[in-house]
Amino acid sequence: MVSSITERQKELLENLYRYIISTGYPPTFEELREQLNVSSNQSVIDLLAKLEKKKLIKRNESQARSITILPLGYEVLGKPPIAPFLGATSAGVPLQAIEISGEWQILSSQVAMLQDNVFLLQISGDSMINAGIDDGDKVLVKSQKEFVSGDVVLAKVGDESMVKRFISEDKPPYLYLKPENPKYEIIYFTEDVVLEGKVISVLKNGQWRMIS
Amino acid sequence: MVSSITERQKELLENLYRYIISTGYPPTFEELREQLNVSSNQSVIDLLAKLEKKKLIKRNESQARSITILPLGYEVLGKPPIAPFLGATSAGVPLQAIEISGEWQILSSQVAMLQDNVFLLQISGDSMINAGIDDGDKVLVKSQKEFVSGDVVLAKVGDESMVKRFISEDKPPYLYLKPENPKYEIIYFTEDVVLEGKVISVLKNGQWRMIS
DNA sequence: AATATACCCGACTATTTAGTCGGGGTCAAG
DNA sequence: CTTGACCCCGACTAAATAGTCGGGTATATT
Repeated sequence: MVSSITERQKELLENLYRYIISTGYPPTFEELREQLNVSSNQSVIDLLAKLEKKKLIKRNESQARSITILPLGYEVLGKPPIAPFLGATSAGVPLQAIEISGEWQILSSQVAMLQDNVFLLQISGDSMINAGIDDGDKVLVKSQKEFVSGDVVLAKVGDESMVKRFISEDKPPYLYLKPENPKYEIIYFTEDVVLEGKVISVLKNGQWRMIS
Repeated sequence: MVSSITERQKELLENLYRYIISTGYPPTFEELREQLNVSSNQSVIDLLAKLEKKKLIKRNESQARSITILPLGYEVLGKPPIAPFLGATSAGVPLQAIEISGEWQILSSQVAMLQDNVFLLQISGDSMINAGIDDGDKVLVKSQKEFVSGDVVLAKVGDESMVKRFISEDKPPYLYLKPENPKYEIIYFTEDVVLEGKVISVLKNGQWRMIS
């Protein structure tokens, strides 16, 4: 049962979410005050108190920038609770303590949206082995519109999706996609080539590595 | 190329990471000072300055709790950059602006570790339909050891992994797993049953919903 | 011997940030 | 027409937090 929430309270919650997602840490009352376009920080405090009473957020008294969004808050927003969620686990007294054991069973899954613009997918093929991205690795892809030469990108060429290195030069052929494996060929830009996003990070053997 | 980092600097970085992951927001200098067991906050400032020079973290001057870990920092830690990463994108001037278009191509992927104890997997079967978890949905599972009655859990029964509701009562049969679909049967606890983790959230139609 | 680097100390100040007080206006429900 | 919920105002105080200053020690390098 999702608790009722007023328009204004939802506005505040959405502003809070946006701030955290875009900066990596929560805002001050003052910053929220500006975004809500009110002139007193007391107004913000009042609204926050209501969200807290409804268990959508949690504050730590007299600590700067310590507002966190609780699971219920993410539910109202319809957003994944991944980022700050781990910190915001609402306390629950365990009735029972049970040992867990064994290895994780690998189940099948498809590409998944993790945040607004971030996707997780699995690499198939060996066209990027020289960049340390191998068949079966998982990569984190961020959907974006601007790219720099050298970015590893997820590209759609016709109907096919692929991961290549994007190169932009000031002489012909100007723009092309370079596989990091000599056995594959360069793909030049035509109207069939669209860049979907940038590969941010690779998961291999349980370790994440950044893509420069 | 991972920049060289001293033991002490790595200690600081690890403390920073732990704090952010467990609270949802960055620590103050004072809190880091305590964790590093030094008596002057200047010591912390010095170390932070070095991490910042090496582009492992980023600070915002004169803002409380505004330290974020940069991609390079996550690489040194070997941790996924999911949570605070989106906020900590290091600036990069775009050489080229290219429109992206089209829908996301669905590629195949397997279960993936997102954080230390958080996994993403896809549900197969209809045993939880009454709990709003359907075949093909993706769920976020947190590996943990303590559960409360009513939790939706990922359980391993013999060789098989399944998602059920965990029930603990003070009268026989005490402990059992209850499918949220009357067409399946209750599973009583034996030594073959181990609980792997708790289902935190479900992804359905691009929207995340919390599991109570 | 001189220089640099990494790490640290303690007292202090400046600024940011949370919190308090005592109100007001509107709107819908009883 | 009173009550309560919701949202808001402005001036203020208290506390948390970042930042500054002027040092020190040890270790390795030139």
